[in-house]
Amino acid sequence: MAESPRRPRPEPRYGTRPTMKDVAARAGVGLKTVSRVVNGEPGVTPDTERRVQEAIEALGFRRNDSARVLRKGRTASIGLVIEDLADPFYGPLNRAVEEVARSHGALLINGSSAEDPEREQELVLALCARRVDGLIVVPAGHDHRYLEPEIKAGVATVFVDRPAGRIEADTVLSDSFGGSRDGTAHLVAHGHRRIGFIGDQSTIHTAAERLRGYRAAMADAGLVIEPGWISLGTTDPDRVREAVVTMLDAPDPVTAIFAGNNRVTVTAVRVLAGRSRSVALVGFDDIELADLLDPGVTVVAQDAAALGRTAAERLFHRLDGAAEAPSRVVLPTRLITRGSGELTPSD
Amino acid sequence: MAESPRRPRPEPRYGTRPTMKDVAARAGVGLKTVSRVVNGEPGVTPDTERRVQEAIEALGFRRNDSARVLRKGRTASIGLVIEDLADPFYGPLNRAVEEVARSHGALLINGSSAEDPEREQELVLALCARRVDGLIVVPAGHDHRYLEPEIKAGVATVFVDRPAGRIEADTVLSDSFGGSRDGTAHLVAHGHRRIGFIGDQSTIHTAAERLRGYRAAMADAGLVIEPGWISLGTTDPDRVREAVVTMLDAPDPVTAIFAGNNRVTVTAVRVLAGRSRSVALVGFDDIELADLLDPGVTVVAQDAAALGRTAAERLFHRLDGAAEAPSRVVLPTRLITRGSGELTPSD
DNA sequence: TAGGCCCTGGACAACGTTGTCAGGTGAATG
DNA sequence: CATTCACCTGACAACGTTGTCCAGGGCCTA
Repeated sequence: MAESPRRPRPEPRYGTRPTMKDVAARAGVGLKTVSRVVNGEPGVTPDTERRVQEAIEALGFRRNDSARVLRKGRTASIGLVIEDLADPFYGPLNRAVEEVARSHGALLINGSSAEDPEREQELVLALCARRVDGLIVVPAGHDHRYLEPEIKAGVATVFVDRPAGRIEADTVLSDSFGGSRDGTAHLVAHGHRRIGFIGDQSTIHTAAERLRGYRAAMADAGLVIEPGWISLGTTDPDRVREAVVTMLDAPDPVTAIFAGNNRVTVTAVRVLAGRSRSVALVGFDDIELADLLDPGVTVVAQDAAALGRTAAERLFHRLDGAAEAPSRVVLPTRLITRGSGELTPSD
Repeated sequence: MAESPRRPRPEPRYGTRPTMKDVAARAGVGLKTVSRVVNGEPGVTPDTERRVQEAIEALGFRRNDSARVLRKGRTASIGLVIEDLADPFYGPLNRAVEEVARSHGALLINGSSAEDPEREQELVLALCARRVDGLIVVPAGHDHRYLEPEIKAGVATVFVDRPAGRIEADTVLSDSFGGSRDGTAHLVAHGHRRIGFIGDQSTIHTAAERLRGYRAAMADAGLVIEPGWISLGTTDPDRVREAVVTMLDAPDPVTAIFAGNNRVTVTAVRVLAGRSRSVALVGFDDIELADLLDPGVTVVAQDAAALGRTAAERLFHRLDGAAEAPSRVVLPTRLITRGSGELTPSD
């Protein structure tokens, strides 16, 4: 074990980990033999293996995967960038991605973009610098050309929940347009003619699609959307509350509201609960306990776990070498009727 | 730029990334100069810097952090192991940890233990092999001696939500005992004498603590707990449903139920909603929309985000070199009264 | 004009691992 | 007894980066 003369390595210091070299020295074998034992490669006598195992045990050795990654090129990790880790909608998606990753022996690195395109890019590029094998992104921005060199370099990328901007890539979406159209049509079917739409910021693809679905359903029913019936903006409770109140206090108020996502629905339910006049409501995204409210909240449910699972499977399919053209999968939504959408107009 | 004669590097192949060497060659400068530019180190003429930047741009170079990590020793990443990424309780915790990590320039790698000690260990050790700088763990197991070599080697570790087993380590908890005692006392204060407790598996520390709190409150009130009033087990809805039904259909049924966590509360609410006789309920953990149910669900709320934030701050404090003895922080809980705990016994 | 200093740039080793390849030992065979 | 062969084992280079150290050139001063 000749050491560099300039920097002799004395006792293993606190905070310094033993390496294969240390294990090899202690076991009295070569470096490569340790590597073989650690990786379960064949060609090691049981006796040698035992000696190595003992040395590993005694030193508390654990392979340094950073070095391994450097050597092998693959990191066995994937990155997931979503909007907000704390949003209950993304929990199941996150978990589903993790399960698929786990079944492929990969770890999951994740972060929140907080709906900020710059933060999204920063995060994505940091993940690329870590050389994640693949990326699953819920995009916040609308221009993903910054990813082109990465994708060309071999970073598999799948967009989920919303499509990529100005770039071709695998995408997995829910049918926002169809779901929203069906949800709105449901209100129409129950006699509503004056229906409001409260959604997320119009720059967000799903928000725009849901608005489009609402418009389509209204048009199908031959209804003209009056000014003041559409409100888009952040899902901040104050903003949404004001939007609801404004619609209901108008001289000629709406009799039903379509809520563009789970955050909006929650606030809308809260505002409506404080009002005497009953207003019909259908929300996009299912929410917990929706069935126990009075009336139960009718929703257009999407399957967040299926979104995550499908995206992750697509990703690993790519990592296994699939070289087909980018695909776009659209998962269906499901209307769950619970009462709030079945109220008939009272005026 | 003498290349190894055996492996000449032709055109950069698809799937192969340019390195600093490539950038240096293209810019006509030395390797270290590229490194200096990439890391914003001083000592580079503006003109040289410009040439290097152009080469970086042209080649689509991105620093390989794996190599950097290997050289520097620190990975600027931390690991978070929780029970279930999809559980709404852990969403805010996860997000809070992420925010703190982000403010320290670190990435977050995370995974679910699924309440399986073996899976927890597997995950934790995989993170150690990645050489995460630190770990935040919601433990599933009760023996963490396997972490000793890692901690000795310098992996900062903080346990959150539940304490570590057979090992000294920083810990951040909610006051499960106190919260549960207060919640139960609240039911007693409203006239209840026959109070059931439905909780998670008794091997889980928080579950045991909450049970202890319930027992303490009952004892304080001079009440004897009768057989059948305590039910512990998984939070599987079927299991919980049966537990509730059994308690309520007993010859001498309970008049109030204390639910040990959010999963239990949700199921309990659902069962109670289908019954005519009113039963009081207090749940541990706040749940969304609890205020809108009829009656509103009284809960003992813990601050999941504060748990995560406190743990992460503790972790980075350690990483900054703090060498104090392991600390234990217990965060208070808060009783939020909404009606369901204020029902008085009907019999 | 000579001496010395500062500033820029580059050669080189090292981080810990794995792939390649060659050497060495023992048993089986002619 | 010599030879072949299979099987272990280890030396060495390479992965891409950063820290150390030295060389050379320009500029200021005496």
